[in-house]
Amino acid sequence: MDKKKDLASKLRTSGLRPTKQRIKLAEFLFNRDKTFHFTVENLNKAMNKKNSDDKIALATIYNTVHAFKKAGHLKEILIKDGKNYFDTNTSSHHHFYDEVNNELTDIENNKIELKKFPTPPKGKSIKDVNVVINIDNDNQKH
Amino acid sequence: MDKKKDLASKLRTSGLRPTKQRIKLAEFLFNRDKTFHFTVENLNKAMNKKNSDDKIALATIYNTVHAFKKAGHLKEILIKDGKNYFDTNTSSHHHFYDEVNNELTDIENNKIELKKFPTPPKGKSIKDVNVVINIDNDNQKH
DNA sequence: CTTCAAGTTTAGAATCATTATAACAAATAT
DNA sequence: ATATTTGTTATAATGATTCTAAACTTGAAG
Repeated sequence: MDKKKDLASKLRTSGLRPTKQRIKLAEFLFNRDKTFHFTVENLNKAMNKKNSDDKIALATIYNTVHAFKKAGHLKEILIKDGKNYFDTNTSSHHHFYDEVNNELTDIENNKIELKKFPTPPKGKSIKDVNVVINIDNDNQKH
Repeated sequence: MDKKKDLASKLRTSGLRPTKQRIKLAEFLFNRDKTFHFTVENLNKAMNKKNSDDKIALATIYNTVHAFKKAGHLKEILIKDGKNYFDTNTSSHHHFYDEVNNELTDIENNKIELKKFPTPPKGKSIKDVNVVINIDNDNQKH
């Protein structure tokens, strides 16, 4: 199977030993068509379903997610409610956040353009711009 | 002192009984020139310094901050690192986030304008747009 | 192939932030 | 005033994340 080899070298190039756990997680996260949003809790549930053998320890999931993030394979997204989402789409982009269903959707970078732009404080430069558009069901009272 | 009376009625109009604790917190938070950004931890430290009498229980600080938020006197801001900031500026506005010093700065709403705008998914409408500009020291390597 | 050092995984303990509990106190309405 | 409601408090409980130290893998070197 080539996919596994590819993942192994992807890991190796990032300075991560391709262990069973990392490969399993990488397969789950990166062998997809669409980008994928998840929380550690989600991921843990998905990987450790009832009767699956070779469960992965929660600590390992945390470690691995952080390692993947550090290596640039995942992006961290901070939304309301202190929920920590990760996104397999690491390119610069923005998000809809559906507060009703707690769901994130990507917005491609070119769908949003800033017309005006503030100057950053002295000695500082812009690293990254993050837009979150909070959405609600229609006919919702606020 | 008029200020205290004002605060008391501000609280009352929000459906909040003006208790000692709420008034003390409101004084600290709202009797300021500039807008103020804080975390619950910050606020707790500030209110419960070493030898001050009448300390306020941590639970009360949480309760009060949430009550103030519900009443529209505080805005919650979610930034990197799972840090929960609150902002005494409740008008719609955006933020610089200085990752080096963990500091938030307001950006007035009119300093940022979106040129392009994605259409929200069917059945959904935009509630709120949130821009966070992450800043870094100049000459930082990424 | 074995061996070994360095890097990983693991279960469980520890920590941190936040929320729940339930007894007590203060604030309003009658 | 007194009763009823609401708020405060210390402490316990929860939930998410990180730490720890022991056991296990991996890749490199003989």
